[in-house]
Amino acid sequence: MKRAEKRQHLIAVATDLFNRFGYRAVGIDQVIAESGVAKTTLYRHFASKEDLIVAVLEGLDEAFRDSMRTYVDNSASRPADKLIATFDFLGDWFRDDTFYGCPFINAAGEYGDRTSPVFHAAILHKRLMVAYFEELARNAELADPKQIAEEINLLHEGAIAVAHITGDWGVAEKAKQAATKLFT
Amino acid sequence: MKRAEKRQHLIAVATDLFNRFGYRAVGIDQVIAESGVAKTTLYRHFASKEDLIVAVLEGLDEAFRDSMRTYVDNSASRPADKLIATFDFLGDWFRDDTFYGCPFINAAGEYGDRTSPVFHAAILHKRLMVAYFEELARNAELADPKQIAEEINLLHEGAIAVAHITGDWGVAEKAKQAATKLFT
DNA sequence: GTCAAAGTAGACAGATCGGTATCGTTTGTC
DNA sequence: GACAAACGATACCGATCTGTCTACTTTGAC
Repeated sequence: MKRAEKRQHLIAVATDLFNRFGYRAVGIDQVIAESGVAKTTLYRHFASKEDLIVAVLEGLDEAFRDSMRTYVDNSASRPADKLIATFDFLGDWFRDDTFYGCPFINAAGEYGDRTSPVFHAAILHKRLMVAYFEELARNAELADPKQIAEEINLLHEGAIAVAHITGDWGVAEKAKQAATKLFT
Repeated sequence: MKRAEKRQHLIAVATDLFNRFGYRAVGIDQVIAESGVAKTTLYRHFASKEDLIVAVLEGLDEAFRDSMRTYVDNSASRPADKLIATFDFLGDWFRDDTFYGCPFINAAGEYGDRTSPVFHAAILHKRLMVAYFEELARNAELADPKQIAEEINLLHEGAIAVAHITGDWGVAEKAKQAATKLFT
């Protein structure tokens, strides 16, 4: 395994553990035990645990937005439909057994200091999500794309929270219905 | 201070610390230092840290629902307006400097095991919130009060998450507008 | 005023935390 | 094939964690 692969492997293992059990609940020792890597190696790749968490969040942000984009592009062609298709992506995510709520919300809850790099990674992700919704609304040539993006985002965040707590994955479809009522 | 007051004091101090810094991040030693109580005393009132957390969440649940109820009753008389007034309550909450996101979402994020008493307290709170919304919708004699309650709840949860991450307290008003578009 | 219940103070246990140091071994690159 | 960089294994550091124990003092109810 090359250096870059080892780094990616560490991030993958840490991502799984952090999501399942929480960021503070999982220790560095657990991460290295699960990934079969020496502690020295981990600290050669990441300066600190916080650094590792930020890398995990950055990786999640990229992966999440990428896969949502390809999902949406493959399941709808008309711009207005793409906006609605984002809720189907949510439904798939909820039903995936790696869903333990939004990793960014959870991270922000644990590292409540708004100046922390962890919190900042969460802020950035959410901002990019709204920007994506706005891009879709703009392509659909809807009036006031900014407002629509924010309302879509509200329903997304609500659906994620409700799905996490109640375990009712069908909330994605309910949010989708609410969205259609708002924009069509 | 009588025994019951001491217990309430401990819960109040723990509530503040847990919300500000996170549940795992705050140690028992911090709670007793801040509350000026001996460790023995804390453990006479609560069997474990988890027990204390559950007591904190139960207290928050009751306080939150009570104050929302009185706020709503005082700021609107027509049943349909009460449903909308819940978003004004959210706005007040966001602007309060004790707002660090939803304590129940945060707790569920840290204690991800769905069988944990902590997670269960979060589930219960969210269920009671939806029940309250449904009661309001029923009083307003709206069609399908259950669905309306769920949609209101989606917007609430979304607004809480967005407010927490972005710090944009105005999201309460945006959620309110979206709600009026949905039901009027 | 008595007396049990509840409080204080703090040492202590055993585990775990994030992070560093040492040192011998493996690996990718030129 | 040489050589530096990376890795593995592990001991170790000081701090902190939840929770217990002992011994003494305060307090509230009758």
